[in-house]
Amino acid sequence: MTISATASSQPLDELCKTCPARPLSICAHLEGSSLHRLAGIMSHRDFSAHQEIIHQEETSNLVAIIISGLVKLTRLLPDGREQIVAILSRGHSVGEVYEQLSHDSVQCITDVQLCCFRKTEFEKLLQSEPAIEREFVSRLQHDLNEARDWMTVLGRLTAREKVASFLSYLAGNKDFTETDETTGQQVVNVPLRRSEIAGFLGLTIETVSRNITHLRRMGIISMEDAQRMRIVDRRALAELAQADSH
Amino acid sequence: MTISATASSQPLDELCKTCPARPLSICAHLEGSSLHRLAGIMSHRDFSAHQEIIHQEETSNLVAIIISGLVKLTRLLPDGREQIVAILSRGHSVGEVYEQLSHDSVQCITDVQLCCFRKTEFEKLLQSEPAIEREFVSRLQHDLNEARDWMTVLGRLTAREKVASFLSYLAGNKDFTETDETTGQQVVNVPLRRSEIAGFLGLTIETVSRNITHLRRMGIISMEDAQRMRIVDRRALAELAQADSH
DNA sequence: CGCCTCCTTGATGTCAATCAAATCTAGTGG
DNA sequence: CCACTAGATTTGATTGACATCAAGGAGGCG
Repeated sequence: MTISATASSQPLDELCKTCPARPLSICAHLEGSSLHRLAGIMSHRDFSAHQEIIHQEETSNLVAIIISGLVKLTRLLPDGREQIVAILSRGHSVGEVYEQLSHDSVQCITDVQLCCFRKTEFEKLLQSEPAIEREFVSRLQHDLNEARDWMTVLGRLTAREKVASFLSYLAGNKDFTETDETTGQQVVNVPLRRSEIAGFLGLTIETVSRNITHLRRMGIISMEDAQRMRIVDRRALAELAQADSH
Repeated sequence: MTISATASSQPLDELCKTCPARPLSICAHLEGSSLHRLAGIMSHRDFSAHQEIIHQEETSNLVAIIISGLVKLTRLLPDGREQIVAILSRGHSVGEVYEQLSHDSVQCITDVQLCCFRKTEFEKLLQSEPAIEREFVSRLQHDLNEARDWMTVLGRLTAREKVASFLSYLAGNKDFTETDETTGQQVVNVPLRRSEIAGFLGLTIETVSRNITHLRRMGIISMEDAQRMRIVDRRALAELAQADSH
């Protein structure tokens, strides 16, 4: 693990009580002595965009919750091909419990702030705090379902449908969207590069770009700039995305 | 949930103690009163090949452990396209805890015997038996990693590499392999149809068939019959599969 | 201004899907 | 036992979607 980060050692329950990620995290419903205990073993750390938090196949003692920013999990094949297997945002946790080696590398897409735990202490916490433990299982289950959703996208959708699915997915997360008051349309702020979108969708940069253009020409989206896309026809987008659940 | 199954109500600890799936299951290290409690709330059920256990998007009260046989989890898109997102064998569990609706349909590939629990009882069990709970989290983590492995296969490998990966995966599970004593070669017993292999690898039947033929012509495998493949060149297969971990 | 990185667009090639048909297999009934 | 059938697998011909190769534009920064 290679880290150059700022450690702010202010072990105050206040940090937790005002934490912007708390309502979305496993600690959401924690109170009193349990919260105090949690606050006692966590520490905040800052990372900058494109920094690597954990390297694939290396041992890691870190479990963390994302307070702010975006993180990607990538798998590198022996010959250099790469697949992004998850994109994690505020409230999600990072690091594999009960595992020594990391199966993927964990990298920052944007600047990131983490709430960090030592893996062994986090595991002890799970054992002794049923509320956290239950929440953690529930989230693992959710992540597993999401991974399988993306398996379906990767295995069965066309390039255009993949891109539509990805936009639809971002549009469903309030961290990425603003609503235009005059038109009621959503504007999605895409914090990923084209190469990262391609890496996630199992495509090339060019194919992603071309299909964004297609969606634009079809009148489904319009672009404020390369990173900001206005969703003009939400229904058509959802249909292309083969989305039932979002 | 549509079930026509045999319920054998013999709530003896003996059933657990002699269970062929136990060494591979979350109950492996359970003893005494804990095992007795488990035995008290489980019941065995038999299903036949191609029977559906749980239907996608329907509510299910079932959590179960596979005692014998093979089960597939599939996701059906609104327009009928289908992706198999997991293949589960002896010792694996089926059914989503802390979720009402099933995200996928659960179907039998072969005849299957299950050790069944009512979801609510299973959840109570998790809460009160730390050993099971920990084992369950560990397995969820593992399944999540496996799903992400397959995301990488689906997103980045060619058809030939996908087929090689799949064979390599089966070869790594003793439930599917016999070893030819005279040559030391593994013979993989593929219990899936071509359509199921295709459904798992994001390919068509024809492409799967063609690439099995390719592997045969390359001298990497040879076929006893359509379901039984002899691995002639293990190293070449692993290389094609881009396998690091198996 | 010039360089660099990212994104877009165009031309061409390749791999896998599709369409179509033959072969193989297991099961059924005469 | 063999003819017949239905389903599964293999093989062939063609099409089409995405990758690859290549060039051009747009924004940011020294």
